[in-house]
Amino acid sequence: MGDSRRAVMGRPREFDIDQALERAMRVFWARGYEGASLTELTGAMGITKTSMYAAFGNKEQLFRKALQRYGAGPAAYATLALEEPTARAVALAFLRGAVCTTTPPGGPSGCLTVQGALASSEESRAVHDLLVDWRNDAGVRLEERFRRAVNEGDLPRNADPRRLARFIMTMGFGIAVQAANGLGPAELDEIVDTALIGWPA
Amino acid sequence: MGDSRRAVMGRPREFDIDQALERAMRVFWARGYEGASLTELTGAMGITKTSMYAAFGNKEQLFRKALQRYGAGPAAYATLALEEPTARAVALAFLRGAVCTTTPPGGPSGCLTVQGALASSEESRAVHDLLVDWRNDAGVRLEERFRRAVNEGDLPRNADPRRLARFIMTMGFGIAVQAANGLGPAELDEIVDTALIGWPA
DNA sequence: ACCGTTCTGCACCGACCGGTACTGAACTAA
DNA sequence: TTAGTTCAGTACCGGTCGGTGCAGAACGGT
Repeated sequence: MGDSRRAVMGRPREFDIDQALERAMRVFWARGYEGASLTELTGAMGITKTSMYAAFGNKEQLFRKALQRYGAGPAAYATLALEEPTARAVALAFLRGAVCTTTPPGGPSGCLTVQGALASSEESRAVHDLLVDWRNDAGVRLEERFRRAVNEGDLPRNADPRRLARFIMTMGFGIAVQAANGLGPAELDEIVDTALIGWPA
Repeated sequence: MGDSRRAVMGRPREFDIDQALERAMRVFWARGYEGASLTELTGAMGITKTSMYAAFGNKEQLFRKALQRYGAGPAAYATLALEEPTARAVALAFLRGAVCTTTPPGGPSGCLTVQGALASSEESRAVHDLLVDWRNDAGVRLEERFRRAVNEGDLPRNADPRRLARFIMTMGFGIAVQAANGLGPAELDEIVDTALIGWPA
């Protein structure tokens, strides 16, 4: 599990599993979970359906792996931002990271966790719920960081960490939609600046 | 076209076309364009596929009609808000309206135009683009309203109407995602208040 | 009565969906 | 060499997708 070293026996895999997962992630990113067909996925991965099923299990598990990769890669800003010294710096780093990730020069616009399955048919409810949890978790971690900021005196005593976290998350989601709408990084950064004007001293 | 009076000849339609469209709209709202199958749509509408095709043309045209109805009904707040006397009142009415519409007591959470087709497969690009235009139009109208507010002295001379409009739209989109995430109207209203703290005097 | 028109319901279309059985090929261990 | 194991490619599965052909029912006009 997660061992990049190949098992010793049997015919060796002829494709790079990391690269295949990266490409699958980009297809899910652009198309969403249901919009990404196995044909398009395996086509982008450069492998056959059989190989995909042998390596990843099924479409849903492939998506889960792709989501993991997304969290560790393009969406790592959400975790890294928490390490900024002040609450304001955290908020700014979070939103600037969102802008950066949702407007990659050569990749799909928007956020995988938002486009993935905002609305979905009944069969893929599992994936829908997975993404709801993913997004809510990010909010909770932000809230905890802001609570720490209040305790440290970095935020005013009367500031509401949960409220602030939800506000920043809302802006992050909105940025993802605006990026999908075609706005570029410069315009989105302006929006971020506007949003933080009223940030508590 | 749009005549609610029935044509005089031929067998009369046995269902209420307005009610059928309303129900189709709710299915699209909950499932998105691609996630809503004809089976579920016609099931909710209480008619057969044949009747749907005779009355609306095809799935895409049904969606277009449903989107029209959405704009005139649940999303009318976006237009009504423009009539508020001050820019701040416009922004507040817009966001409160978004909260209200995305958290209806008996209906689907979120915003039809956001969940409809944020990400989509290639075949439904037309619908995707339609929704992008719809969302951008809303932003442009808001921008024009704020520009008027600057001219009227309601907003400071140095305020940037486009930037403010984009900020409000971003909040609106974010609210839609948060509603789909399970947040209720009370929590979303708090977020709106937080967002408007820094609103230019 | 009869015709033209419009709506309904059923059965059906080809295409594509996610997923798999099966045949070999490519490898290690003995 | 042989057996055991794992991967690749083809061809296929049942099911569902959006969409239709067709027969008949329900109407107005004549």
